[in-house]
Amino acid sequence: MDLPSRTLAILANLKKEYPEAKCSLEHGNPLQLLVSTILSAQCTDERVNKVTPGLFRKYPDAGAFAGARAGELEADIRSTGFFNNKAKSIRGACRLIVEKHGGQVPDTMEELLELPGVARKTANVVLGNAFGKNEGVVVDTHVTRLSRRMGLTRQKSPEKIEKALVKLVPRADWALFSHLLIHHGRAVCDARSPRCDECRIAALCPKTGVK
DNA sequence: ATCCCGAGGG
DNA sequence: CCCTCTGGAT
Repeated sequence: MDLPSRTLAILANLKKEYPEAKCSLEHGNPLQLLVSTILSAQCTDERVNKVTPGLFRKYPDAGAFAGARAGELEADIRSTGFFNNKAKSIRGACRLIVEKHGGQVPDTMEELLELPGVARKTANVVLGNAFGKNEGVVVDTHVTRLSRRMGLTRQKSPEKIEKALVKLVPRADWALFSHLLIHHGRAVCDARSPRCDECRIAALCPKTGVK
């Protein structure tokens, strides 16, 4: 089976395997999704989900985050790690959202990428999950690892991986595809110990021994 | 010691 | 391409 066919087969099987796949970082609220996604860098979603309820009560809108006192936002998100970078990103992004976008998270790739701390990964998550747009494939650590393990691409940089995957998957499924890969990565094909014996798509995986 | 649903800077 | 930023779980 050639690569495009195999990729479509993987997608079809993942759809069947995880019919109700929901990212725990998903929100209807674009700002909360944006902040959650920034917090998720090098951090499990369990820990993100532990701080976000209180965080969104304390900072209900972009203005509140933008006006957070020095050190206070940092302390509020400390447990998610990289808190200095993340606080700077959240504050800076929310300032621009208030000043340029009237307090509403923008819904275009170009405008999202202008926000400090937002690159393609975060922008794709917001566009796909908050605004229902298929602007691209979300490339996070799971997608990176799985696309390598499954032999979908040997590229290493996120941009090249996204370009490769975008060519293999129909545009209508871009957001869903990355979503399913991430779900599968967390469920059975994780970094430490991939449980290939429990994997329903093992037959579609080259298992080249690549880690 | 290694990894976690990244981004920015050199 | 590389490096740094950070706490928490395993």
